[in-house]
Amino acid sequence: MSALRPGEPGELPAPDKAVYQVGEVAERVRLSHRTVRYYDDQGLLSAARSAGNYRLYSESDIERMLTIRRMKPLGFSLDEMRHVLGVLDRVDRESARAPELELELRRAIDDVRERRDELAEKVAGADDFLAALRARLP
DNA sequence: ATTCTAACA
DNA sequence: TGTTAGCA
Repeated sequence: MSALRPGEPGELPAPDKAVYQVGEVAERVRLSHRTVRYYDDQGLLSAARSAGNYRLYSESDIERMLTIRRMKPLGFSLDEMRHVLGVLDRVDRESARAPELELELRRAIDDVRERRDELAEKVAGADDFLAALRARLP
């Protein structure tokens, strides 16, 4: 839509070229543009910049944003997200063969599972509450 | 038209 | 997180 999007007309899909502006990314990952910029400023992503200083995101940046979006409802702080993303980066590059890396990955898995269980507890509590409210219906 | 930074009735 | 202002 933007006439200013760099390289829009006819540039072949280089696998991981940064071509998406913040608005398009926000739409695709369903976060506000404000939130995308905020995560960017906090160093959770490494967006490129256009000549006009516009943020430019690649396909892998979008995947990263989606990972962040998954951690968000689990209550990860930005620091915790940064850490997990770092672990995933290393795993994706050198695999989890190194023992300390494997340990980090296992810790992340345990962390997410614990948060998942806490959410499940809340859902169970909500179900109980719903039942109590419905019991008051005439 | 879209994004940028900075700041807060 | 939203929103606004003043630019580029």
